[in-house]
Amino acid sequence: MVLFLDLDYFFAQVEEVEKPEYRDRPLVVCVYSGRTESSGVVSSANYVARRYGVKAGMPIRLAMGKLPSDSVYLPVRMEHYLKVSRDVMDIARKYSAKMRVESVDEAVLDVTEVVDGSFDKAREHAAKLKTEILERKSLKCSVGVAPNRVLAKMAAEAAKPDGLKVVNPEEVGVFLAGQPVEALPGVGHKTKSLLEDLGVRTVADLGRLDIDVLENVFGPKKARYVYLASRGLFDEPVQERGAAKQVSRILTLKRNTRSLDEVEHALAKALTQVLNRLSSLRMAATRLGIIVITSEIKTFTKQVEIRPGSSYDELMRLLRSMLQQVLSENPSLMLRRLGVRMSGLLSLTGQSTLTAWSEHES
DNA sequence: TCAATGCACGC
DNA sequence: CCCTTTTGCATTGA
Repeated sequence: MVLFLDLDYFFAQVEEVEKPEYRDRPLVVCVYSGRTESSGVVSSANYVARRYGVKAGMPIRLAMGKLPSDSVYLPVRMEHYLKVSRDVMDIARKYSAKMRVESVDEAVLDVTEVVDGSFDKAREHAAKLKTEILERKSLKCSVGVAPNRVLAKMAAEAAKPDGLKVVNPEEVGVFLAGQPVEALPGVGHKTKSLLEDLGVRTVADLGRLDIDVLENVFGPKKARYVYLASRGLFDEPVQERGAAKQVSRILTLKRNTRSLDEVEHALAKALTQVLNRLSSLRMAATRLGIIVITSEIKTFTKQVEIRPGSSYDELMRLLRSMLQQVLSENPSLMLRRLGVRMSGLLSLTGQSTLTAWSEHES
């Protein structure tokens, strides 16, 4: 049995809690790209802003067009939200030792043993968790309880905002049947559209499809997933998140360009940030990659094998070379955003010196 | 086995 | 379309 915890409109709610005077006004937390005064996207919006049709992922300028003039626009304070998130996760951890932090605002807990397999006890357990988060951090959240992770996430979604929904085994069929396919975790825009081509709009429609049909369209893994999930049967144990496998940073350029000189600074900045992150994780990388996003929002990537511990100058040299390649292979592309990724990460364990360290794959 | 791409997902 | 950012997983093609 799984309990899924989802903090409501998290970033915007954190801002509301700290600035109560904003609480009844439309509030949006924005990722400013720095291109122009108001370019960027909405990261999180409170429910007042949502009533005007504003939601996460929307360009800030579009949101500004929809919202009244007394609305509040705040820049993301990621480090701060991470701190608040850690506090909440520490509370949640007391409700089951089997827990996985899914993201900054989500966690999954296997509560089977804690509640003795009883869905009634699980409801009380979840209610206590909600109360404790509200009392200690003044934050509202939504919680779903169900026989597996997929159903629990959907239950939490259905409970929003500030809700608690238990879907016990007898209710699974009814709970799933009426939902649109995109309510299934893992079904986004593309998958929804492909399913529509198959005449599938609801989870119930999906539940009538043969797995062979799904395999032809989606490949074996995803086919198996949607096949089982649509029947409420996709189940996997709740496992703690492992060590990071990659670290990346992407920056938006002031203006589109093809000039290496003009983007050198951005590349250096992204690399420095990635290296700092790696260092704080006490990890090293065996691959270095560049991420190019064009004026047409198309993405190109390149990567090369590196010696872990390569110098900054060496890494910059490789990045320039990869960028040069992308540009020459695509003579007409204009750079809009530029990023650096390091992967094939190794945990640096023990006391390392410049010349000798011990490491193992993570 | 690796490089590149695509999809999803969070806010 | 006015368009951020980060990570993980899967697929595909060499």
